[in-house]
Amino acid sequence: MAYNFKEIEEKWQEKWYREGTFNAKQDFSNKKKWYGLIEFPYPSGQGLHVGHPRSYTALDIIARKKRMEGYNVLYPIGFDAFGLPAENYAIKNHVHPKITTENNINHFREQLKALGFSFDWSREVNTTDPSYYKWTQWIFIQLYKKGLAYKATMPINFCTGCKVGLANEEVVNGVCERCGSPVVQKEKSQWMLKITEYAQRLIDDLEDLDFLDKIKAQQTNWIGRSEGAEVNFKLAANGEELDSNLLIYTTRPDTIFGATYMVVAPEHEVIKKYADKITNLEEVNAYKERAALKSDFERAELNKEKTGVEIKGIKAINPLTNEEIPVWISDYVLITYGTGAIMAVPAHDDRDFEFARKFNLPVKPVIMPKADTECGQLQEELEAKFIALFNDGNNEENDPAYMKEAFTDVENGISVNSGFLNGLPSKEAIEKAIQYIEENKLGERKVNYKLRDWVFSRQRYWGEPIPMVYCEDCGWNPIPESELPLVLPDIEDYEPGENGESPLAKQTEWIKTKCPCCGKDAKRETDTMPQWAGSSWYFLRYMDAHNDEALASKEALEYWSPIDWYNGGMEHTTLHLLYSRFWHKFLYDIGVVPTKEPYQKRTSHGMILGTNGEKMSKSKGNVINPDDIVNEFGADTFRVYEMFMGPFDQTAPWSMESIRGCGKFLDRVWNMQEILVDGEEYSKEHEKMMHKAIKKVTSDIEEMKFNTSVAEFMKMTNEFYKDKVINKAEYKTFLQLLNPFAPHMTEELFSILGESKTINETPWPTYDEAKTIDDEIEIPVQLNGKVKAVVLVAKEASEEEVKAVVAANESVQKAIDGKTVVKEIYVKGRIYNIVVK
RNA sequence: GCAGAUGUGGCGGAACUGGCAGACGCACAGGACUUAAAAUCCUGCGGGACCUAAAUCCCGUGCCGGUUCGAUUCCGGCCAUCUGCACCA
Repeated sequence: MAYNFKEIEEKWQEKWYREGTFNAKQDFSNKKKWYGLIEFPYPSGQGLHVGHPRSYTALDIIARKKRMEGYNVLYPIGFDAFGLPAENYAIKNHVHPKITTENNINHFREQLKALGFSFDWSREVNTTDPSYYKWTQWIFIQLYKKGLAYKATMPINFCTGCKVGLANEEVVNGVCERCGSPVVQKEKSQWMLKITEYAQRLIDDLEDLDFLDKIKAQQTNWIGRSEGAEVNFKLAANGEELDSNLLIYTTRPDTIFGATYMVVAPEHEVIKKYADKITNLEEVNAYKERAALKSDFERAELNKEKTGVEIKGIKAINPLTNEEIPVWISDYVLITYGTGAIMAVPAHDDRDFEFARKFNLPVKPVIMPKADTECGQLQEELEAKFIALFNDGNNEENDPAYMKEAFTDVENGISVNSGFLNGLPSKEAIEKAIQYIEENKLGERKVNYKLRDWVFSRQRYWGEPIPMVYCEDCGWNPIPESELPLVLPDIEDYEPGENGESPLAKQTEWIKTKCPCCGKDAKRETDTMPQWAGSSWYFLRYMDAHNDEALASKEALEYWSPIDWYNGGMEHTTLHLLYSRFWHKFLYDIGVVPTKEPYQKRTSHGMILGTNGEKMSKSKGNVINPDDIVNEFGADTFRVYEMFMGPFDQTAPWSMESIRGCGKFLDRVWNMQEILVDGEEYSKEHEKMMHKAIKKVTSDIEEMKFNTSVAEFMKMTNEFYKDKVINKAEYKTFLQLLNPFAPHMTEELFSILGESKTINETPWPTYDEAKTIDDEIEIPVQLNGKVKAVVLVAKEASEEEVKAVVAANESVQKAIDGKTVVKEIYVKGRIYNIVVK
């Protein structure tokens, strides 16, 4: 018989949320605290996605278990409600984003409650609430005061049709998603945050954190530390030295003798500066314009054919060889990385090599591979041959010295044709080259990061206003903190302003203000903050959600920091996770928070795909609505299924058949009442199974192996049915273990059993290690690695005893009959392998 | 392109630290119950060889090769798929 999930689930949810059963204790008691965090949702119009509950259920299970283990648990929820979709909806339908957002949040809240999550709803936050974003703005002002927020001219995507700035997402194949007009890069003055100042600490401090290795690796790679040197190349025109140098960055200063040309990014200042010296300025400028149409992403695509133009009239001088070499402009060099200029060493860099071949530039090898001594090659011999072959830097394909590809191996290279570097292995040559460069004042050692500063301005309405004022006399200044929050004005026209301005630029009354310094007329900043802003510190607000004196009290911050466990999507690893770590470190530096890192542990969940194995999307028509699932199967089945569907950290396709199976399992759990007998202790025949199960489920939950926990529950259920009996003690333990997964039904059954306490008030079951160990174990017997028999031995049996049992085994005797036993291997308690000939 | 993952039956997946490959579930097939269906319960279920059954044997964890008594697991080289790439969140 199927149980009435609808009635039961509503009953318990009503009780939990009315009584605040799962609200964290306020008293900062001596109880151990545990703070679990999930990424708060963006309340989209489509409602909850089935992907949300995967993460929420996982941490809900852990939170419920932690409560039973005696922790004071904080498991909060809120809404990250600023963002583009609400604004686009407003433009289309003329509904204020505030209204859409409120409606969507109400819908989300109901959906989340219907799933029975043990969230502390008393601490709900909403990033669009002025009492919340007051502190987002406050943090921005502190960043500004410490010189970490600055204005810079950065390119934005600009639609030539709509005349507005676009998000990267709104640019599809180089054209505007809405009108199809070409999108170009347009320069605009924007607020930037100096995350690069924290690059090294963001790498170093990862070490002590319990993040998944792949998350650490992704963050480290994103920050992209590289060591090398900045080197000045002198410039000359018509044989005369120019007054300024071309500064380049290289990670391979040991290859400097092989630099045969230079490349500058299209935006590089040298073009403007020496425009009068450039003899093909028109051609160069035309190239610049073409490059402006491409995004960095398109430019960096290596499979695209390289393009470029030589800047004629200007030459660079290699500081080590004093040779004059040409200067090119090409978009494979990015203005945003390093110095925006490189020395090209085609013989030892794949990109330079490709470029040199295309434009027929000389390739001059200065590194040769280490001799393969195992093959008896002599280094001197190889070197002599190599120098003879490559000395001329020849470029003819029929020349025996013609290189087919760049040699880039830094581990196995030796410098040649490189003056004082000759004979040194690459690593040593790099060091020596840097030394030489520094001693001769040609440049300096330099560490570079791929990480770029954070573009913090958005030309949008639905975001936190940036609390800055511009005065003709005093420049930019923050508004006084006493005036926070700077409330986003109510407007009716959400269309972007002229030339990609924010919609706020049209609010002439709101813009007008007084300069906080001199009191003269001044103008407000009209750009707003990115959505990342509100989500960069929300976890702090949960600790003390209603404080209007500070973002949270010192006491609360001390008690709850750091977050013990943060689960979220892999897609947030490089942006949100890095941004929030950066803000947290800043807040630590100014004494606001007590820990230098916000999250002690970070895990990630896999995505849920549609039944066809593709990403769920409206256009593909494969979206599963959680409401339908809850209505048809109930929240408990939904939760159990999402935990059972596959390994938690991997993507998994949805299956309607499989969820039915989970519903069947819960029915069987419910119907175990029919085979229930009295019993204060586990029965003899089930004792071992109970202890083993407690052990397995306890460790599985900590390791997020929820799928095998559910399998364990199913196995137990099968066992009880097979024996046609379960006693009360066994049922109680079973329900306690299953409670975090299926909280409603297990609570109901617990009360049916006549328990006065609810499960969440009972302690987590414990096990006795001794009772989990089998007295007799099965040992597979292999013949040359293939199983031929299984023997049963006592768990403490010695090798001799096992050997005797194996030798006596009929199948084994048959298998080795007529063969010679070469060797016998016994791994205690695991395997017995006989090697025969 | 760069970065991070993944690859095991018809399907989702399991397998401790290198030790019985396929736990658990779904689907499917057969049976019981039923006037019937649904639900429920029981049994079988990687592929192949032998007429059938039992028994036995062979093959099998993306592909090729290596280390090992023994490899889904370790090493080298490929192939395929997925995710992110800085203004989607």
